[in-house]
Amino acid sequence: MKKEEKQLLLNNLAISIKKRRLQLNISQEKLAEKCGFDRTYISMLERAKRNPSFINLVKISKGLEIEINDLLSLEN
Amino acid sequence: MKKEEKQLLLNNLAISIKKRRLQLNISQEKLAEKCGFDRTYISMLERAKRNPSFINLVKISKGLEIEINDLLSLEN
DNA sequence: CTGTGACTGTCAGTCCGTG
DNA sequence: GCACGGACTGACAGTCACA
Repeated sequence: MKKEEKQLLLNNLAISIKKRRLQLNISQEKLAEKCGFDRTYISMLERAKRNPSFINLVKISKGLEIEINDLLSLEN
Repeated sequence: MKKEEKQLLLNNLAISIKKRRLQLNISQEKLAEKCGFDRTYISMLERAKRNPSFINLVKISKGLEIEINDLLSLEN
């Protein structure tokens, strides 16, 4: 698996997270608060700068009030 | 989010991975080879000893020839 | 064929700040 | 409200020898 491929996956995830957050009409800070994360971490995720763990993916999806599989299959 | 909750999530993931691997009727070693992982890493995942990253989750699902959201929503 | 513990380097995730 | 940076600690990746 190539580096660009990984980055592409992170990009898609980033877009999905951002898209869903905007649907909820909340700020990164607010989402961070809901998830129990630092605001800068959310920022990094939405810029595809981080590769979150499975557990954190679950936390994010909870904060976004969406099932994790729905989050991952969100059309971009 | 409590520690037991996280462990529960990892347990479910572990079971799903193992179940799917057995469906394919391949060994941990064989799966490891398909994913590009060490066989002991697969072993750890199936024993819920590791909290894999998003990228590694994708790799696993590819090795298991299943969509990641299908893997996560596999009935245990 | 798989379980297990231990290990090292890298990265995740936080906390401080800036424009 | 967000992007972005540096510095820090803990967690994960990836491997090994052994059972």
